[in-house]
Amino acid sequence: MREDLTSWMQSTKPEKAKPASREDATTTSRRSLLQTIINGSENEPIRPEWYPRTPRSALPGVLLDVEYDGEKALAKLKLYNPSTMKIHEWLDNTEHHPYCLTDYSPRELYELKDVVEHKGFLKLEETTKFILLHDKEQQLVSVVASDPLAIGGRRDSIREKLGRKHSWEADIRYTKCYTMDRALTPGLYYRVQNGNLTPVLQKYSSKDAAKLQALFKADSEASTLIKEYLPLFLTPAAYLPRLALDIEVESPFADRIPDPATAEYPVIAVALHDDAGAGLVCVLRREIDEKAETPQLPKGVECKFFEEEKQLVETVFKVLWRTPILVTFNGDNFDLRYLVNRAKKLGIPSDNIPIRLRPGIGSNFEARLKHGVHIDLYRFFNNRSIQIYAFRNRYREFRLEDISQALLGEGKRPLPDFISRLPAAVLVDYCWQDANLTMKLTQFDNNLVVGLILLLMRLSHQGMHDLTRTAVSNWIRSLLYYAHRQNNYLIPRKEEIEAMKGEAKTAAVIKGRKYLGAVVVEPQAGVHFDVTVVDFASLYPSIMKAYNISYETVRCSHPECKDNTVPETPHWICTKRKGLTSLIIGVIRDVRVEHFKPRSKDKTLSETQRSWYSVVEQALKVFLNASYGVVGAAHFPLYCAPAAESITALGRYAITQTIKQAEQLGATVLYGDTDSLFLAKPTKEQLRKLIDYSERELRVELDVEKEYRYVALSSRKKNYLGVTKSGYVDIKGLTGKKRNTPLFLQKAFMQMVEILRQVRSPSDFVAAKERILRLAREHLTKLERREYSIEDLAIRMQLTKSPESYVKTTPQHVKAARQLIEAGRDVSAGDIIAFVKTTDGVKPVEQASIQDIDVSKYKDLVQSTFEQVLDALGIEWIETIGIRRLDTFFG
DNA sequence: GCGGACTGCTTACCT
DNA sequence: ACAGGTAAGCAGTCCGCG
Repeated sequence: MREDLTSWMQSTKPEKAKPASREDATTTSRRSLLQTIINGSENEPIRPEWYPRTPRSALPGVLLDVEYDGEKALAKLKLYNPSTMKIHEWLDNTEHHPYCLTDYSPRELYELKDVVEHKGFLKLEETTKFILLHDKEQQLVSVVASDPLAIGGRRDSIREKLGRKHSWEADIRYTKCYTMDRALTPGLYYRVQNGNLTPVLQKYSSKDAAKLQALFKADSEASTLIKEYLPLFLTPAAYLPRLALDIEVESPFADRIPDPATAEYPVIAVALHDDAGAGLVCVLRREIDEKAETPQLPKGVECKFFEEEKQLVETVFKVLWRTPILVTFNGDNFDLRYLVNRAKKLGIPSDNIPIRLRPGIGSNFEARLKHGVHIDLYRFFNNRSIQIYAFRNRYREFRLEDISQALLGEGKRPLPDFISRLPAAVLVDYCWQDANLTMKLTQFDNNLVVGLILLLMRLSHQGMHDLTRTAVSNWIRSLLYYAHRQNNYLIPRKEEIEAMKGEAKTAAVIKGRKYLGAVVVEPQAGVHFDVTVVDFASLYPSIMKAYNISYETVRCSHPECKDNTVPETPHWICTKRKGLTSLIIGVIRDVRVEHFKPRSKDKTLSETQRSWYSVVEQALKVFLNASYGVVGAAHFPLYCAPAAESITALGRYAITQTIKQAEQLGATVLYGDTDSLFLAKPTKEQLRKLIDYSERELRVELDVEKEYRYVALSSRKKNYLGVTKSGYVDIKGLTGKKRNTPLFLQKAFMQMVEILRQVRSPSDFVAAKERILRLAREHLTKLERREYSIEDLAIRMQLTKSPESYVKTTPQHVKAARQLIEAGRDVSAGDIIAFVKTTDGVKPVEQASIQDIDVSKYKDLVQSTFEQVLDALGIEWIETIGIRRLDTFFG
């Protein structure tokens, strides 16, 4: 007899009568995915073979993912129809096969028995490609095979038989190859009609389209490109119903997370929560729940007790087989991995498990939903480009707690006890809370995260699974490869670019770096009132665009281009052909700067409109900011050091020329870094002339970025404090703001900042200085009296590698980490170690008491932190100390 | 045997 | 697995010194 989801949902119905216990219950009028899954399963067989089925309907769906079906040896697409809330799978029917290209002629190839008699070999096809590096066409042969492993990935693959020097495009994953050849754009709509896949163009704003096309009407190549990009930028993001999951596992150890590889301990709770506010928490009944209190959950969130763990897991799996988009926080390496391994232990056959695990890089795993798509938010938020450019570094650590606190302004309620000892009522709440926060991270700011993911998928032509798990270099590679294929350009091998273009020719300032970077102007230490900051809008992408920088255009093969030199380098740039990277980055730059960025701030537009412009603008920013970096990254497949150093050389040229011009105009430059200049009380006229000059002579756009009431420049570069005319304080580089500074000192520093924020005129400084000195003395006294808690004194430093691999030196946080290991704690790379300085070396906070503290070390820390600001204000630290000493002397 | 000058390592920041 | 430049603190080494 089969158990039916509906019947057990109904068995918990009475609890629904209870009033909502919490005000943050996110019940909306949106149709619940979870309810649909549960109700829909009524007439469906529970067995997983229910999926996949061929869609007969012509309903359009969002292309979420492109996969490879190993059994059928075909590309498989996952389309999501948001209104039916179902995934439709589609298998390729176009006879597309894996292939690679070679410069051997067909005749030569027939001599190569290893190739033509390879068991995966299918056929040869002659083709012509354009070679950007040589600026000419070339005849090539496409060697077609039955499966991807026949091309590459085995020792006897065709790629190896041809030899690396005679094969091209042989290490592109088949799913990517398929995506490019079919010109698929994940994130856009497709329909299956008569068994065939066709794109479905959605309506988008014709006004936006016209404006964007007008931007490039003078440039035919850019005009062609923008036409192709319009649907990517303008198609509104689909609303994607989704489900969040979190699990809790029993463990006999309070301070050790159960190992998902062995999955030794029972899964005691699983929370599922959808975007419409419906939730279900499955709990295992344990001994401690004898006199069970009923868990208090918000309206729409149900709770079901299970007597058997296996039943619990099977129930969750029933839901997961029908889940189109699953969201977890660290599901790849914990929740889903644990569930799979635990399920095997419980005797659930592999075919009934809706999750497929794949080993990733290092000891990492990737968890795919066999039928839907799984987003692991931990991995997405860990992406440095997302952290820095999309979220402007608002979160600096990667726990669910830190990220929710930073982005939602909401954290978890603290755990009253260790998981295994929690009564069901508390456990259920805790588990649900994590699922709820995970869901909320995809919902805030008008579903910003989902919008970003969809936009990034479209731009990079990658499916949701890979997009959310790979770094920006991978996205850019994918974008550029796609452009090569669309234009019939052969994708060069990395070694070909390096052999033709050579290495970097400039010397970096920092030992171990490859080439010279940006200019940082020596700051004029002191307080300066009425400072205007000007900066170049997207300097490096602008340079790539304006100066035609691309791997094929730098040091091109035409002798007549050699006069078009790059200052301070021996390089020259092509004058005959527009570079591909230059074209693409240029268009993306213009689209962002001229269209999406201004509209994202346009108060005459509705909030919904603005938020969409803002999503696009942020996605474009991510690509732009990394576009120069990848060119200079040795592991990037289109790496080109001469191109990268040409970009920085032209950047230095732009800023130094602008400084010269500013001085000629009679303006004083107080400071500058890479693409910005701090000007002392510039006149409107001076600014206008400077901006005109940059535009005219340097071909880069200079803008007024900020107006400070005053700036306190320390004598150190990359260290300053500025108060804008609107009273907002910018703090850059100062120790007080660093995340490894003890909390007490961060707080003290913020008090100082508050004093400085209120300064409006030079005369206000007299009183401010006095207040700051008093503040500093106050904290020194509190230190002496040991009035801070150990947590407030903790220095929190990241372990960037595993504790054993520090062999050259043993930094303090590593010493503390080793003490933790000694005490049986599990410590690994990426962890943040909290330690205090004691009179006897360092100690982890967990092991230290306030009496151990080395007060003088902390006083030094206070001194250096305050000094960074005080020296800008012209105050000697001795004054501070001196007065304190007099105080104690007389007092 | 010890302190100062120095270099190198590590982390966190800026653009 | 985007780049280079800067600051800070500490670890480790070398040198000089009746």
